[in-house]
Amino acid sequence: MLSIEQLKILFPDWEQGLYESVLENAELKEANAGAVLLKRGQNIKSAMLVVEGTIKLYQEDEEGGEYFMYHLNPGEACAVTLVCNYHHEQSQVLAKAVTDIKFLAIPITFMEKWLNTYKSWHYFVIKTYRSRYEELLKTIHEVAFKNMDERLEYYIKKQVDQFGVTVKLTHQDIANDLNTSREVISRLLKKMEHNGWIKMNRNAFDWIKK
Amino acid sequence: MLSIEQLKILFPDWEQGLYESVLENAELKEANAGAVLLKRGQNIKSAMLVVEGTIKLYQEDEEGGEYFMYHLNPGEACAVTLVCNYHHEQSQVLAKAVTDIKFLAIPITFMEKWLNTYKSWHYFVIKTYRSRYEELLKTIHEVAFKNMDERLEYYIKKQVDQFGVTVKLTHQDIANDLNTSREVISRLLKKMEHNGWIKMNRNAFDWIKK
DNA sequence: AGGGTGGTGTGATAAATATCACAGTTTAAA
DNA sequence: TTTAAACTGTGATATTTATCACACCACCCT
Repeated sequence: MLSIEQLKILFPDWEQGLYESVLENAELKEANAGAVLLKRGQNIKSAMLVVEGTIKLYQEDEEGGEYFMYHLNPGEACAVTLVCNYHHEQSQVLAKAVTDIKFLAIPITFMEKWLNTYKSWHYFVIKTYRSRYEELLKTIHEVAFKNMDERLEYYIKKQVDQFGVTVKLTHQDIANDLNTSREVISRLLKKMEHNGWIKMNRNAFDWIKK
Repeated sequence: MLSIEQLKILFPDWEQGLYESVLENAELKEANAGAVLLKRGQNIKSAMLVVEGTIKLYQEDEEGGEYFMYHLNPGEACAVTLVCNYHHEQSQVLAKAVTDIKFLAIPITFMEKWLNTYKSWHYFVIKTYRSRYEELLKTIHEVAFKNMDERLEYYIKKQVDQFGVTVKLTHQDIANDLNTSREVISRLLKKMEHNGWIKMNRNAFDWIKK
């Protein structure tokens, strides 16, 4: 398990009692890069707080399509799993580990309790929803208004923000995340290379622009 | 101003003190159908709680495009205006009155105060974010995975849920809300009519399917 | 070294959507 | 009643994206 000191670094604004309650009731879990942590329609039995590594959140189609929405990093929580009412606890999203990860799994029975007990938990939940809400707005902005070339650029920038200028993804990976086909991505990347925005390698490329 | 009794009907789960604080500090405002209540980039100076009528929330493009996301009805609040931290209070959305409306405008200075004072306000904020978050997920699902014909059907169903089977919108209205062109909507509606899903009139049509 | 696999490049074509042009039709206003 | 404005229908065409087909190349495996 984690120490209180580690928790305090990850979640600096919590109350003392909340740290203790987390240590007491949460389970520290691990998963390997690539693992699916949550699927569309799956029942949510615990909240997920990221401790180590990065998670990618997707909107998932009935027919297997995926659309990447945002990353979750240490100190952040998966908004959908922070259910406050036990009724409709079906996941609307797909969550995948990008790297090897560690996360705290907190049984949802504590959600209601903590909302009543810890102000800092309340704030944490609100902050989480608010920031994820904003990410979703950005995603809608992209997908509702932009063509694939601009969406690809936006996607790469998010990737670069997370992992640096060397993007270690195949064209197929990117195509899956943007719900399009590899050929489209290949051609657009080629165009970016011609424009001097990227330098391509096998299985990866470097973002140069700006 | 409203009476406490009216407030209790609209927001049944609040604490007594919250009702009083709202009556004391909120301003009851009105707007006509079609009025723009909030624009992209606009500074948010007050939270909006719907009292009467219906508001439509849009994602707005820099170049004037719009994409309809969801309706707000009496008893509901605009999530984006429930800012808890005063820093980045720029609106990401466009809000329009669909009907004549009344709403409570609450200066954002009270947000922080009420979060500290009223548990029911805390719950209200979380509930608001949660339900809007889910609406956004549905919107992403439509726009990322569906073709225009399915998106149009989904759009009409939302309209029908709000205002009944007679849809009083021009093709241009719908095209604006779905960020496409009137011709596309006209042709798709024609197809729906052939399929017996709708019965078309001028400036309106009836939803028949199912 | 040879062969398989996965990643990439690219033409050809199809499908979905956007855009332009214009005609017809209903409604509202003069 | 005439006229203008708004709404609708529809062809033609352009653009964007999806799909199919296949060639090539780098790397790993034995």
